[in-house]
Amino acid sequence: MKTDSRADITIYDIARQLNLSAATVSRALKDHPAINSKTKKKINELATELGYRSNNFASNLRRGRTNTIGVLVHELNSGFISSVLAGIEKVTTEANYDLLIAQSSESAKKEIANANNLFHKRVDGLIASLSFDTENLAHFDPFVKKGIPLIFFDRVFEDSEGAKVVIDNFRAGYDMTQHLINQGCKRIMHVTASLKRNVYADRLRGYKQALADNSIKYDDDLVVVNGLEESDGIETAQRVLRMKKKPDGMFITNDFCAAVIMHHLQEEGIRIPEDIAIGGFNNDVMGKIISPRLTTIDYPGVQMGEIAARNLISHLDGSATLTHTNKIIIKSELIIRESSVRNS
Amino acid sequence: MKTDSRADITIYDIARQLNLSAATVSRALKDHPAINSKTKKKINELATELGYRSNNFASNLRRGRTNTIGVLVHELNSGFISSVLAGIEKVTTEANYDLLIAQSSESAKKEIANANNLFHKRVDGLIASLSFDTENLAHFDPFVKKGIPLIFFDRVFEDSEGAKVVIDNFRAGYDMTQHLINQGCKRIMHVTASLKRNVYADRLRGYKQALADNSIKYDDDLVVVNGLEESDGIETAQRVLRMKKKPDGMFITNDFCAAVIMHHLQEEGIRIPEDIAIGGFNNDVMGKIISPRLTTIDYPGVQMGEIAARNLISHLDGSATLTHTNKIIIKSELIIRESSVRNS
DNA sequence: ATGAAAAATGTAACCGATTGCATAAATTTT
DNA sequence: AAAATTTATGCAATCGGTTACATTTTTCAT
Repeated sequence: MKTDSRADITIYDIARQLNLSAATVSRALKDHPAINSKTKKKINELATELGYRSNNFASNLRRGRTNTIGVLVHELNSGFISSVLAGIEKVTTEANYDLLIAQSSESAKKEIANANNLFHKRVDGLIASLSFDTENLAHFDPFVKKGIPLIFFDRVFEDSEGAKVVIDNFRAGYDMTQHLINQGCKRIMHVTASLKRNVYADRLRGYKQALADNSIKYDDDLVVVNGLEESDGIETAQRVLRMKKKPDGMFITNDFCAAVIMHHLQEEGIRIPEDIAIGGFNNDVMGKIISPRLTTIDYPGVQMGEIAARNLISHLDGSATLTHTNKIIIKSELIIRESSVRNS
Repeated sequence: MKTDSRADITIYDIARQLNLSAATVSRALKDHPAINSKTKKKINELATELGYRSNNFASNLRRGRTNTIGVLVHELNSGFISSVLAGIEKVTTEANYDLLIAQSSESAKKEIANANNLFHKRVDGLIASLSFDTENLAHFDPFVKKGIPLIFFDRVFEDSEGAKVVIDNFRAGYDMTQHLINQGCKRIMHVTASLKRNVYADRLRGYKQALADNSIKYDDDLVVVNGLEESDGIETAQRVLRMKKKPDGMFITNDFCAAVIMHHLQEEGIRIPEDIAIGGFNNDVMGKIISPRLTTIDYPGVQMGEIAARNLISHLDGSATLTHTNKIIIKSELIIRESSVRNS
């Protein structure tokens, strides 16, 4: 197969044609101040004419940096993660960094493999959100040891190295629960996921606190810790249907799962919000196209991504230092829609 | 900031400690047959002990390959694209390729920028799906000229270089339309996006053909070419509400948009499917949690990704040749749910 | 034991950009 | 006009693996 692909142009080719040294060409292409502007112009023109493209490998090899940032997320297919990525991308592109994106699909095993891979790829920094079942951060040790900056967002470990960008999950959980209580709910079910993750643990704490503040007794049977996939939602809905004394409110920490549950309950004749008022989490687009529309917590993904990326880059540039425990809390907001409002 | 990061271990360090040459170490680490297995063992053990990590840049520089495949998609946040990516990832990971993922957000401009970027990153091959408003494939010329294999999936140009992996959109459009006709629909509205894209143009052709085969006169006013975002759906719904003679069926080429439209029509008292039967496209998870559940076309994303990746890799390995126009058609399937079924 | 074949290891030249240091050319100062 | 600066360019080593080719060591048949 002769794909007669013309060999690549290198700075040596340019140097030869202009009777200059490769060093001069290299400097000219990076706009080094020591190079005469006329020379620069000639070089740049010839470079574009010949279709020169810089060889990153040579450059990275020499400089010992990659200008690449690794992003390790638990799932790509989620509106929240997508918006975080958009925020990260915006900032990193401006600063001329590349992204290497990996997803763990909520599996610690894949997360570890991805972390190793990104480490071997020598990313200059890492932005990560933990999977459901990640037990510890040992797989990030190589980064720490090598002084590669680390930023966690959303799903973080409280006492980890690196900076963290989060929302106040306790507060959000509290607010949602209080809102349901305000609607007259007395038996609020809380459906959530792995309490290993701060996001779920904190929301549960908020839920408990709100109950306590309203003198409602906490009932263990009303807390369901499960996955948040479709099948999990169906399971939970069936469980509710089987309950002798049903809840009158449900706080589900994920919009999609909330929608699944709501749909199944409705199919069995339960009225939302009259019989059961429902609140979700994340402000997924889908929340607006189901009936009734879903009350939820809005979660500023783009902003989170931007902040995480900006933080990391300013650290890479040396213009800032990540202090040992550096935590940034972003505002989240309760969005009230029909799924929870009882106009009594 | 003294992050006292121990310098990286290289094959030279290993060679020195074992009194061998770097060449032997290099070969041992890649399991080259000429190296004595005891030597290999010693080398590998010391390598892990020292925490050796191979420097890809040196390797890529020397070999002139990156072992990286570029993926250029129109949108990350879609169930379909996510599943395609999952399929691609599965195959490429097995074959030890890395992925560089870029999204165009349905903008030709970003698509061009991303294509250039991936070219500069020297991906060994490219898998792409076009944005809404891409007019031509000039930005892929550099790849073609350099003999870098190219595979398009889903959104393709009929007469482009490289292989294509698609579904039979004409057939899918035909089937959906025929199904609606079978339900008694006589005035079927077709809501779709940029006809520059094969996927939409072909579905429209299928729609027209089905009408013709059932002696239903084609009416230009019943075809809406618009975006498929939430706002577009709302717009279309309002347009329907204003129509004097409303359609009795709607074929919308995107599940999310279909859900938005359906929701808005329902809010205005229109009964689905009794007044208007609705069919979507893509088999998004959301189709199952709205009421009524959405009839749709299932679109085998994972499989598409796997096939595209497998094709590309077998070409990169030299074990296959991408013929000039190589098209692979994957089966799609009509999934009938309540949004379109009139049990009359 | 001897030479031939096979197996294992080594030598050294790459790949292409970067950069500290040296040198040359142009400009200014005295 | 010579010396001192300033400005522009070149030299050559370096980053760390890879690989064609050469050399050494081992194995085996005669």
